[in-house]
Amino acid sequence: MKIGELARRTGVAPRLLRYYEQQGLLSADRAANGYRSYTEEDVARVERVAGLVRSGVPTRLVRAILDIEGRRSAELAATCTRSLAEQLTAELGQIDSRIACLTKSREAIRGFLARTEHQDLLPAQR
DNA sequence: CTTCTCACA
DNA sequence: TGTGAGAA
Repeated sequence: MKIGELARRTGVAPRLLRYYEQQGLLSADRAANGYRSYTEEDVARVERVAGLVRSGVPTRLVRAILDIEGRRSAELAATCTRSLAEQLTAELGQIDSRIACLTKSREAIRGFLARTEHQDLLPAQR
């Protein structure tokens, strides 16, 4: 399929799909006329990428995550250098930090809404 | 419709 | 992390 259809099916603008490709998050082979050509699997891949990026994950890290998910963990563990492990550890810390920040915001908002007359809007508790 | 690059917030 | 313009 061409970029327009992939965009329609994923809800990600063509402009952004090219941008993701530029960032190494996506790849496409080319038709004779130079147009990008995508497969069904790319739909899922784009949804995965878009989900991560929307969650605030830097594209650099999205690349790493996709790479990790693409191989067998045994093979990956063998090729993981100390420096890469250190980098990933730092990313882990930043993720924890963001989760803490979001959790605090969620509780503040939920706490407030619980005291209004609109509690019916609150999602079911966990 | 698609492609690209450069500039910009 | 994305967008807009302009040209092909």
